[in-house]
Amino acid sequence: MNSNQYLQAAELHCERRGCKLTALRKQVLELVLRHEGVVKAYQVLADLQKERGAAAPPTVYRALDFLVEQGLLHRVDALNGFIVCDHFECQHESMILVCETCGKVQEVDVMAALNGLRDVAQAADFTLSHQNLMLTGLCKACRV
Amino acid sequence: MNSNQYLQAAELHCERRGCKLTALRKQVLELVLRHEGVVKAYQVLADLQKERGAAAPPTVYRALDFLVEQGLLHRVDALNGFIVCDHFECQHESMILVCETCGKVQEVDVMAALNGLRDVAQAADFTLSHQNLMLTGLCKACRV
DNA sequence: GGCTTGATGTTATACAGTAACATGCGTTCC
DNA sequence: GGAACGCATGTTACTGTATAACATCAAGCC
Ligand SMILES: [Zn+2]
Ligand SMILES: [Zn+2]
Ligand SMILES: [Zn+2]
Ligand SMILES: [Zn+2]
Repeated sequence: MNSNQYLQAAELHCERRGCKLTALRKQVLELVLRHEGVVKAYQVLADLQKERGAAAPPTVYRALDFLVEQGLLHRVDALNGFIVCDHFECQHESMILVCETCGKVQEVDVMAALNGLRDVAQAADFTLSHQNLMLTGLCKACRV
Repeated sequence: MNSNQYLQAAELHCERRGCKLTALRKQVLELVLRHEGVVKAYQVLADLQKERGAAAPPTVYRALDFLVEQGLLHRVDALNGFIVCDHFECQHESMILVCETCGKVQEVDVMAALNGLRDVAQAADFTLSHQNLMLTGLCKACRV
């Protein structure tokens, strides 16, 4: 799926969810798509300013929040950043793997494997909600 | 284990690891212990200032970093905060459960249950390192 | 037109974290 | 004792992250 296809699918996705992928939101999403891996809000802000002159933090944060809400992006807490989700259509629980060495990020589906954790949480009287985990480790290239 | 016992055990723990729980570090740890659940760096800073007048962010951050390194605290990325670990003696991988409603935090051991995730990661050519997960959900009281 | 609603613009500020350099203070070595 | 070292702490200043609060705008409805 290339960038244009993605944007089109994203637009449809939002409509189906009863909200609009406005021009601004689309532009922000596009800026995020241009990067590999994790992108930071202020990076997006800088890019946006290059394209449309004035722009302040709230503009970017609002758009990013919207995109996360729609499932188009995931927030990566540990890095204060965001990554694109390329399977936003399906309900999914994923594990976001961040390489400690090179910083590369990948997302893998993990619905089933989470059941073990759910059981443990339940045993502690705690009901896990929907999760997108962020875990660190070493990618193939960096493992040696 | 009460606060004093904890501090004493922490001191011993540091010594065994070849470093010192200095007066300052101990004081910071004590301030964190006073709170229930997640504490933020600037909250600790404010508390510290009440007790010893002047104090700047680096003072607190250095102490917190040290305590995390020694395993006495865990950092909670999603909340920019810290929690006390009350079983710092043993090598452990834990799951930190944060209630979405009341904010209460608990830590449960989860070594075994992580194996499922390890397998999935490995299938994606990714080697998970030691984890302390932070997951959200609902605690018993808030579940209704 | 007048009204409502949601998106965006604008300003200012709060919160989080770190770089860089100065100071103090025990330990070691002579 | 005194020089030299290593580490913890103090201090200043700054960068980076995020939000509050209020103003404006545009589309849809009556
Ligand atoms: Zn996803
Ligand atoms: Zn790597
Ligand atoms: Zn722990
Ligand atoms: Zn709760």
